[in-house]
Amino acid sequence: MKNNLKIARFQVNLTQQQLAEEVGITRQTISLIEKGKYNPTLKLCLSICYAVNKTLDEVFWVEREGSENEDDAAN
Amino acid sequence: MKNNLKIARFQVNLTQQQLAEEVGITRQTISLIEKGKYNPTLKLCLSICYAVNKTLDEVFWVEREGSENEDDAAN
DNA sequence: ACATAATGTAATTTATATGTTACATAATTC
DNA sequence: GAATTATGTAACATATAAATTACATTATGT
Repeated sequence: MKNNLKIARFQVNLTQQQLAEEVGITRQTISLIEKGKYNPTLKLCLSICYAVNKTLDEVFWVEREGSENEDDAAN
Repeated sequence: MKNNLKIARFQVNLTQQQLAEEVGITRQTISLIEKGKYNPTLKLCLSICYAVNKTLDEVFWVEREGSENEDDAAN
């Protein structure tokens, strides 16, 4: 469950604590999401996106893993 | 919790049942998500996106409600 | 070295997403 | 108008997101 939250958070210059307060959740939840340790709800993802001024795709999109052919790395 | 899942599902010509099977969840969950009755997890959103061949933004993005000034509609 | 701030993480609890079973309605199709 | 298919929903059970509390580690600053 990789994501770009940490980078996005740095770009708006917020600590985990500050972001958590803006979003209305705890710092621990932010930490766990950044570490990819779990699986936030859509509503939370959206709240986070608003706080870091990015879209869902920018922060949380990941290509499907199981499938083989992507268009960036290998070829 | 509005979204475009129903439209996206029609575009790939799947029933709720078929989509649910592809994603590995129940038809009821698809139904509830389409009706905006709740708040799926990110992993489920991604699985759905893969199944309907769209991105998170295309299916699940909604502008923040509470705030007024965006940069598309008003001015 | 000692504060302090920022972060990682674990245990326990609570809220809620999701599964299961079941029944209802609307639209097809016979 | 009786099957069948697609969908909406409700009650209850289970899995897990998220809160809470707590403690550890890693900067950063003095």
